[in-house]
Amino acid sequence: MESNKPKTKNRENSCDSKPVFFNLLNDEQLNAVNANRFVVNFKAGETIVKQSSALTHILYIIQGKAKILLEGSEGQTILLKILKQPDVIGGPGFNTDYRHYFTAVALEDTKACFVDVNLFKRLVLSNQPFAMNLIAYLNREIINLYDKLKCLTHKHMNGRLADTLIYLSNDVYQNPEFTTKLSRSDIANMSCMTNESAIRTLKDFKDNGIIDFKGDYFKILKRDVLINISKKG
Amino acid sequence: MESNKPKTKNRENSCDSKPVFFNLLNDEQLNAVNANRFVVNFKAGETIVKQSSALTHILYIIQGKAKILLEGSEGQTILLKILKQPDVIGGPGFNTDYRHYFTAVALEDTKACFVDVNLFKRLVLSNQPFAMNLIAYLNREIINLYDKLKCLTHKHMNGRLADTLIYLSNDVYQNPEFTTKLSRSDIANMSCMTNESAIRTLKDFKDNGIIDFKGDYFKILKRDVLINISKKG
DNA sequence: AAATTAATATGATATATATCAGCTAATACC
DNA sequence: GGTATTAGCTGATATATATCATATTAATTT
Repeated sequence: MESNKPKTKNRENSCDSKPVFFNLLNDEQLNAVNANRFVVNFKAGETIVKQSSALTHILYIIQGKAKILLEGSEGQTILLKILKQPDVIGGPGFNTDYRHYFTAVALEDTKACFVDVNLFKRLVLSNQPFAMNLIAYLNREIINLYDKLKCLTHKHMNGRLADTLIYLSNDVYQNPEFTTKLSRSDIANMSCMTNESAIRTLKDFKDNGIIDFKGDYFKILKRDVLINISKKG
Repeated sequence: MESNKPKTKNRENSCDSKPVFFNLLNDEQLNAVNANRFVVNFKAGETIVKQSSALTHILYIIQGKAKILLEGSEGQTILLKILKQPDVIGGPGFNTDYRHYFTAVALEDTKACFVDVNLFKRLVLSNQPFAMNLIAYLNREIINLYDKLKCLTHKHMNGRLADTLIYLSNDVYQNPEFTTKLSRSDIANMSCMTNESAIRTLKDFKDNGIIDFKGDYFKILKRDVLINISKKG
């Protein structure tokens, strides 16, 4: 596998959830992975894995970014998170019914490495630290979902959009200013509100000098105010 | 450990998430658990574990029921689920920061068996099926949380309350009629709405002949209608 | 049994947010 | 290069749900 430096994650109330599985393999196991793995290039907008389809491989992102979408039965979608190197696209189908429980779409041109899920399972069974690391990773996922549940049920639009902006700036782009391929409607889906509401709330933040944006360029001007809005709901 | 028959779970879009860890132990491991474990009796309303406190034991419910609550910073609570034998009260603090990420409160008089978390960790490390089972369990938890997220963000009050009633009848009491120690405000917290809204929506269902209730007694009259309300949102 | 408290219920009102409609700017296509 | 199409934006309106106030009933306590 490619290099795999764990990154620090500053998001409020959530601990670092980067998976470092592949760091824990011994030479033999690493060779098995390298013999088995293959790399696929996705263009921006292409679907990497589709919800409900069979989970046959665990993916490791080498380059680019992927949107993780929860699709509802009526066409609604929640944009759960954005993954990038060294994140793993696996999902809760592993070791259950081996189906994908989310759709992953390339946000930009993205390179991902496919590892057969049966090999991955063998690694879990044969390598205790690998298994323990996976358990820790799943638990951190659960913690993040608890936070997301609280956020969505207890916070109003301002708070939810503030959370999204903080997440993008802190975790995804790691910069107070960033140019993104996310559309307004992606930002709305991340914050669980309509398109129009997201646009209106963004404009409101801009009018109040909290952020600036033009097209796909965004800049966090008053991070502390944004954090405060997030806290107040 | 006590007997541990897996139960079938009929809930929409969610697979059986009963943990069957302790079935997978060999004699030696079972002896270690039995030598280490101790049983505590909780009266209805007593706190079993408190959010943010140290996770020192994994609990196995022998008798009774426990409400699992996510507490927000501003006093808001989400009632996530209700656990009963043979459910395990562990939580995502295991193998991460060893803190509790929810509060568990005895809904009725409840008996739980405490297993030291270090012993539990040793079991995970020394017993592959046990570890794989834990991973499957965590993934099912994640699947349930995905469903919960979709439910809360895409469904209106009718749909959310219908989900709660179906859950209580199918999973918790396994009977179309039941007497519960859950208050109206518990039901509201399960459905993520205010007290008043829960009461109003319950009355609405009653007026339409979908359910009947009086005090703490509930009866599902038209399960199919309820399921339809849940689907429509 | 009376008195206090808490839980449940109901109505009136406020508010957050979605929906609908129209409009502008940017991008894709012929 | 001009037209078509999509994404972004704005305003008016509708609706779901929370909030507040106030009964009513049930559960405790005295």
